[in-house]
Amino acid sequence: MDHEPLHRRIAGDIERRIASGEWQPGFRIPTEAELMAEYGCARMTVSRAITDLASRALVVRRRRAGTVVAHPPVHSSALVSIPDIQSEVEGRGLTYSHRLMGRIVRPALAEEEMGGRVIELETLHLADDVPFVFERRLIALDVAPDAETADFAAQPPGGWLLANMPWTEAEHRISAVGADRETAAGLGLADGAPCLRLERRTWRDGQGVTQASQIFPGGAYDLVARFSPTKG
Amino acid sequence: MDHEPLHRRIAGDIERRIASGEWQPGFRIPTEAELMAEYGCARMTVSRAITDLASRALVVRRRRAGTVVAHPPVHSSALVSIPDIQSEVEGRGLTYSHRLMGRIVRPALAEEEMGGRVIELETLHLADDVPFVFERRLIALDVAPDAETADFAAQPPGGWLLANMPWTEAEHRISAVGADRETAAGLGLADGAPCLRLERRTWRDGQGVTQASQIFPGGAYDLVARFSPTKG
DNA sequence: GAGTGGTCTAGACCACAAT
DNA sequence: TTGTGGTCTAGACCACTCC
Repeated sequence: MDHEPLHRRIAGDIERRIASGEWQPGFRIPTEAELMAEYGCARMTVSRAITDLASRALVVRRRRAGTVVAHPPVHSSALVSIPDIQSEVEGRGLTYSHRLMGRIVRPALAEEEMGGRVIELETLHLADDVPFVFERRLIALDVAPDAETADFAAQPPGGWLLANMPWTEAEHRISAVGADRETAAGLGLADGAPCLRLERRTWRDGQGVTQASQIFPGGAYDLVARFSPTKG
Repeated sequence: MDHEPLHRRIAGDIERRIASGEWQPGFRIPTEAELMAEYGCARMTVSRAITDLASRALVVRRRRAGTVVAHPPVHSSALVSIPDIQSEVEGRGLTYSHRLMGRIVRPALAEEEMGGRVIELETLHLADDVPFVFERRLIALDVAPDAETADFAAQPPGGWLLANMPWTEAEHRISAVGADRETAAGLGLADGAPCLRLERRTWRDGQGVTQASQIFPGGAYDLVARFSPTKG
């Protein structure tokens, strides 16, 4: 039953000793030559295992000095799953629908950094006809001129952009806000009810494509991050 | 000036064609044999380049079917910086302090999955003496018996755990809540004010070590995620 | 100078999946 | 069946950096 590649076994062995605390941060792990001898394999195989660990920042390699166990990150980071609303709703076995609540075309403000003209859209996303997310979105018409004639009542802006304007960079901000009047009305909440706000900006080759602010009722949604150093 | 390794150059060339849109999602990129010929190098060099792209989920490799450009992350994920409070405060040039507001030792509830006994701590974190975060935390005494005698008035529980109980797995949940009475009092907010709640659970070798619920005033904090597929 | 990792070669055999 | 990636070998030379 030994189908595990040798380089994974080597990486796993080292990882386990780090996770168990046997090899503390700063500890110098065996050299590649020593590991070759220990496992009876070629140097590339050892090197591949250590390259994998280094790419996950578990170890730091330095010529001449050898490879040492990395110090744990002060600001630890974690992989957070940022949901695509439609997939999320359908993944829960519910029916997705949406309503376009507002649409205007206007000059972009300088601080928006979206070029000359933008289209501003307000969309309500529903799960089984229950309001779920209220979204305000800007799309830069300089970058995505087709957005001006796209039918966002038929296809939600997020889906349209995914199909027509793949991004190369994105930034997400997550914060808590009280629902403003319009949002509260759309989502059927009391004014000021706690909501999770997910702001997303994307760029394509350095040019701003879109900015979206998505508001979830606080009780309705969780963002989950799971991080395991042993699994990358 | 050409000190760039060949495998990076190959990976970079492919990456650029993906980022530019020249190679769309689903496009089958040249086989390893074709890339060997194109770059006049050994197969391992090509393979290393593609392995790197695959590890960043830019492409998907399948035997026989070849390597294709990955579909954009529908459930895109992003590296979110999960703050260590003390570092965060000090990083802003402010003075960090904390107050232990509550401490009890009690049997764990079954649904807490924390073994037999836990210590429950309430800590207020301050920046320049202004309340910043209210934290409720459980620590499993089966796993971390020393926590029962540790002086959490001197060292905040997060720092103590970092030094004494490195974790191997962690899960974060982010949600929005209205401040309850105790939290509102601690943070100097109105009852029900929108707050960002960061819940963190960690495990060590499969055993629950700690659970923390950290409440930030909604206006005081943002979690920022920046993601660039071209930079990993 | 010498020890360490960084890269690369020119093969080889195997595993898997599409046909 | 066969084309593709997955892994591995046994070397080689180079680059960096600590001594």
